[in-house]
Amino acid sequence: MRIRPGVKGTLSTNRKRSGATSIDVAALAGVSQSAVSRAFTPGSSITKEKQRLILEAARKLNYVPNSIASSLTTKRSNTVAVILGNLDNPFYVHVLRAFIDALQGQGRQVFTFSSQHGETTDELINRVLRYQVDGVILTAAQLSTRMANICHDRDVPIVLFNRYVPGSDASVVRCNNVGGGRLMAEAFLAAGARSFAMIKGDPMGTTSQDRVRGFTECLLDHGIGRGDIAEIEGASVYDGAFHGVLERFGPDRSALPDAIFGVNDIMAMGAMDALRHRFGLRIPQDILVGGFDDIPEAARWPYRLTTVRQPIDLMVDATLDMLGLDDPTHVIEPGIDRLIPSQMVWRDTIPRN
Amino acid sequence: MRIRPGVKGTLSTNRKRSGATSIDVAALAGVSQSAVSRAFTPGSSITKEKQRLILEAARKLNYVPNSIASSLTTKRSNTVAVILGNLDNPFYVHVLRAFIDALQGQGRQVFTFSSQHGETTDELINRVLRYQVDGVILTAAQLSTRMANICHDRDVPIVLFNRYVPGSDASVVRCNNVGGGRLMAEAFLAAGARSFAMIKGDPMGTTSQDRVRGFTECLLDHGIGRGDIAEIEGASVYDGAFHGVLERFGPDRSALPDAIFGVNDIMAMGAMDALRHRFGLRIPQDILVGGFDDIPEAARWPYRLTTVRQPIDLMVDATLDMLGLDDPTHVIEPGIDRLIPSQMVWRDTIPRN
DNA sequence: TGAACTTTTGAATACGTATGCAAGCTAGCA
DNA sequence: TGCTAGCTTGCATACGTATTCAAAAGTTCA
Repeated sequence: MRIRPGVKGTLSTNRKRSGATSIDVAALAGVSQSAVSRAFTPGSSITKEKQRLILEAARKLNYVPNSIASSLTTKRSNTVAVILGNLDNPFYVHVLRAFIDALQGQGRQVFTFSSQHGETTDELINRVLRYQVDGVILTAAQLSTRMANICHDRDVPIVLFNRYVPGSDASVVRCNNVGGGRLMAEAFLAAGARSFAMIKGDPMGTTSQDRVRGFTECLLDHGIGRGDIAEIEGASVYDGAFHGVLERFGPDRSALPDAIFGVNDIMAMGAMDALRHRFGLRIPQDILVGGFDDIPEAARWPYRLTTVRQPIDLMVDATLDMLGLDDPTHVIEPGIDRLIPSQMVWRDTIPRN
Repeated sequence: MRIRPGVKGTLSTNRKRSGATSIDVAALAGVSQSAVSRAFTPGSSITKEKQRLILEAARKLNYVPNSIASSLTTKRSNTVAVILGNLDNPFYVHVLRAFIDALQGQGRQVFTFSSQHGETTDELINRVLRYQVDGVILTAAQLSTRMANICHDRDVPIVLFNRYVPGSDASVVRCNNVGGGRLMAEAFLAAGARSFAMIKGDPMGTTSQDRVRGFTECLLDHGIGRGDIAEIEGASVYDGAFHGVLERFGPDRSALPDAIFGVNDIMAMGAMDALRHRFGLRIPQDILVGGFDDIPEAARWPYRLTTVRQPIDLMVDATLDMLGLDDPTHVIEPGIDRLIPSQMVWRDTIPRN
C-alpha cells in the first residue's frame, strides 16, 4: 500500500478515491512519469517496447488516467455540454441521442444539462462554464448577449440548435422552419382546406414562431382570411395539444376547421387523439392534420402522420462541424446561420392529389 | 490584457480558453488567492465585506471558478455518470430526466454515457472512471466483477438501476419485476384468459427475464400448460414487438392467444397497433393486452393500457440515497438490493371483474 | 570510425484551486 | 491596559498530468 502524505486526520476528503497515479505506474515500470503520460498519449514519442511495459504495469495497478488532471494542463476537457429543455417532446430525445452517439464516437463525453425552471440562463451558463466544457450546444433556454460574450471571451464555441436570438451574432443551426410551415399550408390548401387551426408551441421559442409564421403567411398569400386561422396554445407537449383542442372546440364543434397544424408532431398526435377519441372524427375524412419534425413515433400506425421532416442527422452533423472541436485553429465565426432544408413527408393524415 | 507566460510559440493549445483565474480576481480585489477561493466556498471563513468585494471583482472579470482545478484538490468532481442503453424505450427517457433533475438540484452535473455497440463494458467503465465521477448509475450494460472491484477500490459508488448481476455483490435498486409479472398473469386469468403470449425484451437483461419468469410461474401455478404460453422476441422496442406479433401470428391467426403480455409498455403498444391495425382486432373484446412500466405514453387515448407501474420517483430516490453522495462517511455496503414494490394500474386493455 | 541527424528519455515546471498552518486581528473581560 | 479565545487572512504546498528543454541514445552515410 502506498502511503499518501497529507491525507491524515479529519478531512472531509478522507476517501481514497483516486487509485493509482501515473507516478505509481512509473515506479512499477521503472520509467519516468513522463513516459507513462506518453504511453497513454497516441502519437507520442515512445518506443513500442517501453509502451508495452508501461501498459502492463498500468494494468497491474488498475491505473486509469485522470482526465481531470489532464484537462488542467491541456485546457481541453473533451467534454461538451448539451442543454436540454423539453424531453417530453421525443424529437429532443432523438436529438440528444444523436449528439451522444456522435460525440462519443469522437472520444468526447456529454454533459447533459436541463434548463430548469427557476434558474436564469445566466446561472445555467455559469454552471456549464465551470466545468470547462469544450463546447456548448443549446437546444433550449435563451442566450443573453452577455452570456454569448462570456463564452466568446473564453473561446468556448456555442451553437444554438434550432433556435436563434434575433439581433445576436450567435452561431445557429436550424431547420427551415418558416419554409416548413409554408409547405404544410400548401399541402392543406391543395387538399381543399379553407379553414385552419394551429397548435402553437413554446411562445418564447423561435422554432414555433417561425413555423407559425410560415404557415400563416402562406395562407394569407392564398387569400385565406385571418378569421379562418385559429390559434391554440399547446405548450409543445402532447397534453397541451390534447386539452387545447378539447377546450377550444368542445363547446362548439361546428367551429372545427378543415385542417389542424400541430407545430410539432407530438402535439399533432395529441390533437389527433382528441379529435378521434373525444370528438369521434375520422382523419383525414372529417378533418386534416399535419405535424412537424417527423419523429419515428409519428409514423406509427395510429397516427401515420403527414408531416415536415427535420433532418436530425444533417442538423447534428452541421452543429458538430460548426463547433469545430477537432480543429485547434478553428475560429468560431459569429453570425453563421446554417439553414437546413425541411421536406414534406406524406402519409395518411392529408390526402394527396 | 494579461500576459500569460509560457503560452508562447507553436503549441496546439494556443487558445486562451480559460478566462480570468482566482489569481486575477485576487489581484483586482487586492486580496490573496485563498480569499477568492473562500469567497466562493459556502461556509468558508471570510468576512461578509471582503466577500462582497471579491464577488464584485469577479463579476467585473467575468470570473467563473474552474471546477476542474477544484476537483483536483478536493477529489470530488460533483459529477455523476448515468449509463444509458435503450433510449427508444420512453421509460428510460423518464428515468434520465428524473436523475438529471434530482442531481442538478443537488448541484451535481450528469455525464450521460451511452453503452454503444462494439464497446465492452470494461472499456465503458474505464471511460467513465477517467472523468473521476463521484458515482455511477448503471441502467444498461453488464457489470463485470473485475469492474465492480475497480470501482470499489477507487471508492466510486455504483448502483445498478433495475438490473442486477446474479452472484455479484453490487448494489441494486429495482422494481419487483417478478411480482409484477405475477400481477399481470393474475389479471389475465381473472379476465378469463387461457392462452397467452409474452413479448420479451433484451434477452440478456434481468428485467425482462424476471418479468417473464413471474408471469410464467404464476400461469403454471394456475394450471396453464407450457404449450399455451407463446414467446416472442421483441428486443425491448416498439418495432420489435410490432413485427414480432405480425410474423408470429400473421401466417395463422387462429394461433392468436387470449392475452398478450408486453414485457414493457412500449412493446405492448407495438403489439396493440399490430393487432388492431393489421389484424383488425378489438382490444379487449377480441384479445387482452397488458404492459409493464406505466409510462405516460401508455395512458394516452389510443392505448389506455392496463399495466404494472414502476414507481420511477421512488426508484430514483432510492438510487441516489444508496449512492450516498452527500455523506462523506457513507460506506457503500455491498449486496444491498432495494426492491421497490410494483403495482397494477387498471385501464382499458383488460376488463376488470 | 565518426560526423550529422533523428528519436527517445527524464527532470522540471505549469495548470487553477483548496487547505493546513501560523500569524494577524478583533472582541471580551478583568 | 493586558490577556485570552476565536475569527480572518495569506503563504506555501499539493493535487495528477502534459509538455518543454536539454541530454542521451540510436541511425544513417561517408
